[in-house]
Amino acid sequence: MVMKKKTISAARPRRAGAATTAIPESTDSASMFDPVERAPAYTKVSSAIEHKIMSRALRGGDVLPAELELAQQFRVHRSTVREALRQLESAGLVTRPPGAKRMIVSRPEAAKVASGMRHALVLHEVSFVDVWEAMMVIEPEVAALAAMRRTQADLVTLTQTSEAFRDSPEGDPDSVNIVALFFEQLGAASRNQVLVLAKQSLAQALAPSLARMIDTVPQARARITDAQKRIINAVRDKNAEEARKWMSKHVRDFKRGYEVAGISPDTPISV
Amino acid sequence: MVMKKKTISAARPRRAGAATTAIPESTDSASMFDPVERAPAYTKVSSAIEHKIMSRALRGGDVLPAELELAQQFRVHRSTVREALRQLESAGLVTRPPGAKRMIVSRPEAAKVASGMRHALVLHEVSFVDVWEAMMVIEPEVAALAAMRRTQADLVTLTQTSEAFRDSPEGDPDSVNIVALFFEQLGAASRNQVLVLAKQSLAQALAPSLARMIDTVPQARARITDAQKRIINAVRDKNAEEARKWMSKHVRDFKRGYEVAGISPDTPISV
DNA sequence: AAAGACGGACTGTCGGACAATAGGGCAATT
DNA sequence: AATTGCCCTATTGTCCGACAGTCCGTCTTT
Repeated sequence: MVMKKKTISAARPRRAGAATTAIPESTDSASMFDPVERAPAYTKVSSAIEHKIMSRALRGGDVLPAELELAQQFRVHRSTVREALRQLESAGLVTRPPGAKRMIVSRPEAAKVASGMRHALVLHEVSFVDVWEAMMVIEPEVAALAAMRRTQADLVTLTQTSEAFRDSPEGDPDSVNIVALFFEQLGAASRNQVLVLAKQSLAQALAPSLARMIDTVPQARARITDAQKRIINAVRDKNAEEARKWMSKHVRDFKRGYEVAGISPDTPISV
Repeated sequence: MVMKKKTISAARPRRAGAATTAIPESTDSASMFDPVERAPAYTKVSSAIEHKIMSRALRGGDVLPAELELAQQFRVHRSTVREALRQLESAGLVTRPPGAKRMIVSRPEAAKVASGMRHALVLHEVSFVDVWEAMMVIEPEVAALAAMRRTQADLVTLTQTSEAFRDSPEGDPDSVNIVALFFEQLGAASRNQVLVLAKQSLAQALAPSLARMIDTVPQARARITDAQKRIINAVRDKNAEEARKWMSKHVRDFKRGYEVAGISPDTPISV
């Protein structure tokens, strides 16, 4: 009754490895052989599926075959498929709509990507100035683009958001989110997905410390409201140069705020 | 002999769900209840570990406990832990050094994050102009920063890379990588992690089509070599303004190249 | 001391099992 | 007709248990 495994597993393709004990990095002695390619099955499965998705053979919205069927197709155990699916899931390539059974193919949303970037920034102990510097590079240009391409609808949502911020109560922990939303909407108005993605990461990374800053510096709220208003006006007038200028001031103001709040520019951004 | 599971599983904490049949998205009728929190165990496990990592309770380089031990601590089965680990693995938060047993905590590397972003860009069918536009925003500023902060060592590597490109044979499929490397090194010289991360994504996304462009447009190689040389000179002289200007020209040239190669600016970037 | 042999600790993968749920269909009820 | 109850199947979430492959440190052997 115990032999079931022995025989089968001997015939089954196991690992490809032949393991050079300890894998010395040295390639100094004439390298005759390439390092043997060794990847766990779950990785192979996940990259096979990933490929299908990236090459658009599987398109967003398609439902993935059931785990068992995948397992049969790949000739691996269901657990192995599941591990592969978990990878794809955390990469945002597949998703399960809440309360649904099957996985569907999905495109990684901006928020997803941004959170990956935020992880990286936090763990690399990137300092506040670095993020700020990146904002100084990106935001003014985004504002300029937004000024050129905005629609009437953009203008409306921007205005609403700005007013929501102005009217948000003093210690409201949601204020930061509104500020972030303003930036996000401005990004949307720029009609450039790429910049939106990049911006969002920065906003996410900055949010926690920004919250502290706003709560610490009394005049912060007023200054932000004012800057937003001027930016909106520039965007309304399709005045790119003006939008760029005010956004530049606005971002520069953030740094001033940090200084006033006594937060060192070298503070690593945190969770 | 079959009851072993029944009893145990009844005592074990199962899903928390109570499933509102079909989950209507409507929140229009006065929402009295919050949606019941329903997350699979593997998710809870992975976010528990993720938290420990993000809060730096587990720091980069630490070895994670063995799967079995984790399973015992979380009181779940090893398979469940494994699924959680796969998520963290593809997020780049944990890694297994080739040929090592235990997982170690790691910081997501730039390449990792960039590839996530590339997925997103490709799947959102972002067009070439969008990426190009983002480059137009970022690269010149990076060049300027690099000019201000470069060290002697940066200068050396940049020069080497540029020469490597100049000397790379006509149809060498590696040429693009060298171009990308030049950008990457310039990013490194800017001493800003954040921008490096953003740049790398763009470079990755652009690489495939750039390769085609270089191979199609005869004068491309010469123009790139020339631009690189001028940028290096500006960086050498710590002349930020000049570096910005030439990088701007350089990137603009890419677009011209695409036009000459007959690639439409609206082509979605691809794998 | 170098070269093996040995055993324990882990991972990769598998087979198998069972509970819970989604989704559909069908009948009973209102 | 709309609602509700009930059953059935496909599929996921989780677990148990097992074993081969591999890493690594220790103990022999030469």
